[in-house]
This record gives sequence, C-alpha cells and structure tokens, in this order.
Amino acid sequence: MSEHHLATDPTLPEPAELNAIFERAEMRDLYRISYLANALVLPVYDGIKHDFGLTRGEYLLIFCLAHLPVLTAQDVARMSKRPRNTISRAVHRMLAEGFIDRALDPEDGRQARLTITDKGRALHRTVVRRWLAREAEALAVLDDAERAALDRILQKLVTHAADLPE
Amino acid sequence: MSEHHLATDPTLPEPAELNAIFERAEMRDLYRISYLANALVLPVYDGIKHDFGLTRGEYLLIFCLAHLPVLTAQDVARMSKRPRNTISRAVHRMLAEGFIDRALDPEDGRQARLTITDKGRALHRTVVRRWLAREAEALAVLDDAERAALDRILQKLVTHAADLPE
DNA sequence: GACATTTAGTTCCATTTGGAACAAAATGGA
DNA sequence: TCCATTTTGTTCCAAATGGAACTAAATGTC
Repeated sequence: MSEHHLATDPTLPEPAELNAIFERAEMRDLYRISYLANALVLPVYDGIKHDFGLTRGEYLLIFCLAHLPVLTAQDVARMSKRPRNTISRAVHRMLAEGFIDRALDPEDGRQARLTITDKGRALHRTVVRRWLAREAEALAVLDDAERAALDRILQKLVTHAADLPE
Repeated sequence: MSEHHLATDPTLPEPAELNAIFERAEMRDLYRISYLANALVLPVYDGIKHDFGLTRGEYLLIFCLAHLPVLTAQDVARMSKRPRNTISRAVHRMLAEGFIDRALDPEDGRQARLTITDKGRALHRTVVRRWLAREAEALAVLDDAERAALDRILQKLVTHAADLPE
C-alpha cells in the first residue's frame, strides 16, 4: 500500500470520508443547517425554475401570498429576509405572469397591497407536491419521536431567529 | 375599528403576524431549515465578504481544507454540493491570496491536490469565532436536552441528505 | 405650516452565479 | 493497441443578485 508516496502524502480522502467535516466543523449545527438548505432545498428551486420559469425570489413571493391573504412587498422582504429590490422585481414579473394582483393602497400612497390570483394558487398547489415529496425523502431517516422533536425545535429556532439582528 | 374599509379588506398583517407562515407552510421543516440558513448563515457570509473580501464559495473552500488535509476541487464540489466551476474560480483566487496551495498530482494528471496554508488557517481561526458567536445566539433559546436532540437529528439528516439524488 | 426624517418601492450597476461546452488525462473494453 | 467513455478542471456567457442611490409619500418636530 505504501511505497514512496512521500511526495504526495497524505492521501486523498475516499468519498465517504468527506462527510467527516460534519463532525469536525466547529459550528456543527449552523454548518449542517446550511448544508441541508443547499442539499435539500436548492434542487427543488432548480426544478421550479426549470419547469415553471420562476426564480427563487419569485416563487417565494407566491408562497408567501399563498399563506397570508394580503401583503406589501416590504412584508415579503421581511418574511423572507431578502433585499427589497429583489422582491420588487419579482412582483412585476409575477404580475406580468398573472400569478398575483396588485392594488395601490388608498390609505397610504407609498405601498401596494399584493394578493395571489387563482392561477397563482394553482401553481402553488402543484409546486407544494414537490416540496412535500422532497421533505418526505429527507425525513425518511427519522422516527416519529425525532420528527416531533425536530418540528418543535425548529419552530423555536425560527421564531427566535426572526428577532435576531442583521 | 371597521368603518367602510371594504375596498381594502382584509387588513394588512402586523409584523408579528408574518411569522404565521412558519406554521402554515405545507413543508414545515424544509421551509424552516431554508429560513434558518438565510437568517442565520447569510449574515455571517456578508460579514466575511465585507471584512476579508471572500465570497461564500471562497470561504467554503478554505473551510473544507481546514478540516481535511488534502482535497481536490472535485472533492470540495461534492462536499459543498456546488458546481465545479464555482470551486475552480475560488481555487484560483485563494491561490492568489496565499490562503491555499496547489500541487499537480503526479499520479493523475487531471487533478490537483489542494492544501491550506498557515495564512489560510489563521483566517479560518478568526472567522470561526464569528460562526460560533452566531450559533450561540441562535441556540440560546434551546435547553441542553434540546441542543443534544438537535445535534443528533441534524447529523442523521445530513448524512442521509448526502446520499440523496440531485 | 415648513422642514427634517422615515418608509415603500424602484432603478442602476457591478458582482456573483451556474449551466453548457470544452480540453486534457485516465479508464475500460474489443 | 485503438477507440469510446468517464472524470477533472476550465472558460464562456447569460442570468440572478444585492448594495447604493433615488423618487414619492407619510410622519414627526419645531
């Protein structure tokens, strides 16, 4: 096995050894959460873009409006922690596609009230199936107790994170 | 409270009500994981870019090399589930900055063996403090048992996710 | 009521991003 | 040995991204 590889030692890791980083990372949980978002969530967004032509920000806008009846662009920016200009662009493209409606607020000339259309809701229903399928794949390794624990803990983290600075 | 707002009903949500989406989202866990990655992780990357001029992909490269002694660019792409061209660019910029070294593999002319330099390791040590601080803030709402549970569950999810398609 | 400050939304611009096509090296058959 | 296939890494290009500066409307202060 070892015959004068000194110049190139240590050896390159086997594919399976690459997972060692999950245990060695100093910020274990943050690193894993970030990895999971990449590995689980981004492929779904890729599929959404491929099949429906929506970017991440555009779909997020529809998703928010599918769960809260009226929102301003600012609301969406706050909910998704994304810059306002991204949302602004998404609003105009989703308007053009007929997925959302927009009504100037008669009581505050600055803001506009955004709502989802039937077409937008139909899109949402279709896409949600993909999310649920992906989630089921991902959570397949967990038993019921673990799922319940994860659910409870994530909810705590998420409401706390919403209050953190930056 | 209600005096002829019919044209603009229903009312816009209060800021606190925006969190309702965490409970209404069909793919609760996936949505929360994605949100946490945005809310917790991206601000740290912003700080890294601001203070050290490294993009997310560039820092990830250094981070991987800080935990595994030798890697190819392909290894890093697989570990981080990012496209190879992104890593390729990061390699050359981090070489120019002196954070990593690169040695052509004498046994396989296609690949190059990447290692971290002392300068890279010093950067890593500095940046890790930010990650740990952010993680501590985020996990402050959890008790010890919850942290242990989260740790165990995330490890399960992460190793499973590494095997999922896409 | 005039004026500074805040807030919602948009536009501009430079950077980042990733898919696709590519060259070079290695591998696997026949 | 020869040729098809796979693998590593790179370049090209079009799209997405986000910071900063801006307009317009609302709010707060004197």
